[in-house]
Formats: sequence, C-alpha cells, structure tokens
Amino acid sequence: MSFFSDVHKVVMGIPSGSVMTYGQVARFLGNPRGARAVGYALRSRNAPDNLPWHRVVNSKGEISLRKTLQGDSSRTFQRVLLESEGVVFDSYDKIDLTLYGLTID
DNA sequence: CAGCTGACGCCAT
DNA sequence: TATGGCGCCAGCT
Repeated sequence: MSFFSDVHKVVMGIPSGSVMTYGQVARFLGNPRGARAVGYALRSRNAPDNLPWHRVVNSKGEISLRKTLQGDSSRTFQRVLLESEGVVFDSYDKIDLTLYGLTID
C-alpha cells in the first residue's frame, strides 16, 4: 500500500487521550525524514472521516496546520477535540509530549 | 516527464 | 522563547 494508507492506519491507531508527532509516525513507517509526507497524507481528502488527525501534532507538541486559511478556527477546533479526550494544553497552547506522546515500541 | 508544493524537523542566530 | 533557513519524502499539476 502507499505511504498514504499506512499513515492513515497508524493515525487511526492512536488511542484517545494520546497524541503522536509527525516525526514519530514517519519514523514508525520507516521514514524518519518523511514527516512532511505524513502531514500531506492527513491534509489530503483521501483520508477517512474517522481519521483522528487532531491527535497528530508536531515535535513541539503544537497543533500544526496550514499557516493561513481556517488556521485559527481549525486550530481552536483541534484543541477542543483533544481536551475532550483528556489532553491538557499549557499556557503556550502546547501539549506535554512526555505525558501524552506515544512511543514506538 | 519535470517541477512545485506542503498539517514537518532540526540547527543556527 | 522566537525567527529564519535548509533538507527530507510523497503526492499533484
């Protein structure tokens, strides 16, 4: 299957209340430098509706989206979704990956 | 077929 | 902590 499908599978495998970084997913797939490709996979319409893309954040634990466009509104939306799952944001709108970040067993 | 873009990551300033 | 620049892979036009 394509990287695409693999990324979707991994993301959908993220348990509620936990988050994973693009780098972790990319590394899990065998492409430590393929973080960008991971983001591309989530951005694409090809992604299933039940894809919890909001559980995927960047290495800093921040919700990363396109600079412009819905940026602001979507970013807030994601934060709400994660908070609903038990994830707590700090004063910098960042998540403590040491607590919610999954490991690549 | 060739080039560009993009929900990123790390390093330097 | 913030900002800027370069490099990475995969998909799209």
